[in-house]
Amino acid sequence: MMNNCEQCVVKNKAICSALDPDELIAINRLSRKVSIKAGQALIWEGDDSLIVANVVEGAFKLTSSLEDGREQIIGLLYPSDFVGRPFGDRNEYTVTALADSKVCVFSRADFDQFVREHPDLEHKLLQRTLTELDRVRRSMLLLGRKTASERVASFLLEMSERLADSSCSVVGGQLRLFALPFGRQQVADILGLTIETVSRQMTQLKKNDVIALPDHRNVQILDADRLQDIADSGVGALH
Amino acid sequence: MMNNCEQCVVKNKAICSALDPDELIAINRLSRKVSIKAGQALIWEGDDSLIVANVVEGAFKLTSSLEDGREQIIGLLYPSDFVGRPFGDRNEYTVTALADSKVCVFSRADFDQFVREHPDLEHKLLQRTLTELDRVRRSMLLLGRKTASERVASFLLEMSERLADSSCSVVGGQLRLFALPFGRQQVADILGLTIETVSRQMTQLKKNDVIALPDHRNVQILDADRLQDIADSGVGALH
DNA sequence: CGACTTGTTGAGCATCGTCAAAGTCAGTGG
DNA sequence: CCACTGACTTTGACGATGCTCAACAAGTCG
Repeated sequence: MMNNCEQCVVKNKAICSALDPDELIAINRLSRKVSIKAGQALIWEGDDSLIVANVVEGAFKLTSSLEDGREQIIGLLYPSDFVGRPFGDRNEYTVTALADSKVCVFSRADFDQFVREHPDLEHKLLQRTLTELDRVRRSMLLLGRKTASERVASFLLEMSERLADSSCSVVGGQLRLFALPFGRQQVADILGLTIETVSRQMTQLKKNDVIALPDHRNVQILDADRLQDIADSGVGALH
Repeated sequence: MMNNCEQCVVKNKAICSALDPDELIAINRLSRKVSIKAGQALIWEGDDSLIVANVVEGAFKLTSSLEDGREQIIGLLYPSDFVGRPFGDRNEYTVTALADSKVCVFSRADFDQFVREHPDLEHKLLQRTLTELDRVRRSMLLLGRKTASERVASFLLEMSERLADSSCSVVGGQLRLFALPFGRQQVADILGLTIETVSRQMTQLKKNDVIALPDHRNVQILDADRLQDIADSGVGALH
């Protein structure tokens, strides 16, 4: 199925924004729009890298697993994000849809060649990769050195910031009330904890009036400063 | 001090290998060779990104810390590796020399501009960044989900592979006997453990004849298969 | 030979994971 | 409208893993 970049909802945010109209027509010919159902995998850990894509709609998780089923979420992808491993022959992790999603798929060979011919596109890709590397490295500190309460507090702050970008009712770049786009199990897989530990930390934060939990999915930040203190070094300890 | 790329020991491995002689002369004008003593920092977490560099000699660690002193090693840099944050205004982590080192430094502004004018160089930089992203993501699984013995076993295998690249006496891409380039504290900071736990896991592996420890710095792998099993899922449990 | 740095070992304890049970909620069909 | 179902979450009891603190061993350098 042929794609139409002109009408694409992510044309201004995805790496394609580096291209002019002529180039868009050219890359258009290389792309296919594909729908993925929630829970379905787009790429499997260990497979050859045959495709890359842009996320158009929905959300994906990047995961890596151990043989006995332990799973770590290694990254999250939202509309306009880039998926896959260009310029390499192996996918190092699994990509799974968290919701019904649409992606704009390219064969990796086609894409690699097209990128090499369009330096502005390659530059966008480099910028994204550098930013992602910074983000991933920050989470290494969280996974390697933070306690459970520090992890949960950090996570809530990061979510409130990330969701603020795509919203309006913000206070200082943070949302005070927001809906988590994940269940507890996925939060646990992001933070390297168990579902029970995540749950206990959330109720702990609630008991201390740092947050409120209107229901399982929604979070309201009551004391952002305190939450920040807890995220950084666990000061302002809980009872 | 002016540099001379022609004589540079890493000219074939660093990103500069993308450049032809004319271009080398041009980038040469932008660079300074700087010596760094062991323990000295080249870049501080949180500082503005004013410089980038190539490692010419020695080794560096990338770290991120919490206020109370907990530290996580987020990456390691060896000769020919690239240091710093191009196309961004903030350094997200500290870079410290592990040994007396030499780097080839550029002002970030100069470097950014030069890269944009030389797509082959930008391509090399992208490839490096993508490879580093894969490596960092693999370590997220280790930090988030692996037990202490799995972490130590994974680490020993990775070191034996990495050191095999720069050596000769290899068996199937792995070194059987090698010298760790770090002390126990740094191993702990890489693995997100304490020094005591690392020490205990090493003696445990020794008692089970999986490895031998001629002295504190040297490691000999006696049973690579068993070590691999332990690294992956802790099967072949120890006593 | 001390003083110092680095690594090892041990005892006790806190944190977080495991296992099990009960509670909440949305959806379905009578 | 309500009872039933199944998925998800919370809570509790318990235990293991890994951390803290402390002592000791082994080098290393003056």
